[in-house]
Amino acid sequence: MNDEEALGALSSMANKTRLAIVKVLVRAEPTGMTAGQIAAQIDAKPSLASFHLSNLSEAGLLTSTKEAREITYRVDLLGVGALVRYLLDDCCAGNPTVSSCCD
Amino acid sequence: MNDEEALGALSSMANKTRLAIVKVLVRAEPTGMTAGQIAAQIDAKPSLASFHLSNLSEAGLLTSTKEAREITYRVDLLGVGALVRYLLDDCCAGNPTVSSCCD
DNA sequence: CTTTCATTTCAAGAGTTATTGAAATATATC
DNA sequence: GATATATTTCAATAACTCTTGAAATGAAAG
Repeated sequence: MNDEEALGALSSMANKTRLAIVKVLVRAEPTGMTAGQIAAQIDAKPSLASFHLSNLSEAGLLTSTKEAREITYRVDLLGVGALVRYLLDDCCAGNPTVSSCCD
Repeated sequence: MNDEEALGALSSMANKTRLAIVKVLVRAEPTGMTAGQIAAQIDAKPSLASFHLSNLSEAGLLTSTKEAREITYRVDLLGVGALVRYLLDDCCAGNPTVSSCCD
């Protein structure tokens, strides 16, 4: 993950609604949830949930699969991991004090 | 770190200029850099650097000490670590796939 | 083939954040 | 004290992001 991708992922997570979506989807692993279930769970209108789901997907933090008229979203666990790794390695140059948070 | 603090830290890092400041300061550890040095290094006007330095400080990502008319900024390594830990533990509930980025 | 359902797309407006240059503050030097 | 230096603060504006509701898309069910 390069700086630009990291900025995209950070910007995406830096929003209350989207952070809530990620949290909900992590806990819905490995099944995922449909757009409608997500919207209901975070108490957002469908169009707003859709806007935020697109944003997270573009940032590489979600994947989706379409089945008939439902779209199931899952968190991209490796995508989130890549962001964490970027913070540890690229941003913080492997600094041991920062990395000690992993212990 | 709670959700609100995490959102503050994520929002702060989710900006090109501020991410550049954090990267520069990590590499200037443990000495730190003055506001002017930081502004020069990231090629920003003093008032703009000051704006972003305040933002990072409020988000708990920097510390500063004033000596005469210079202000030296340092990255708050534990603050950044707390954000990483929030992502691993609170956001991602300790999910092993995400956490494997620490190995 | 019409209706219903799940979802997205779009346009408008509201709200927030970033950038600029000028002025203010505070300290050091002449 | 006057001047220079480091930095912040402020006000204006530009740029971007979020929210809303309405319309569009597309698939299933009657």
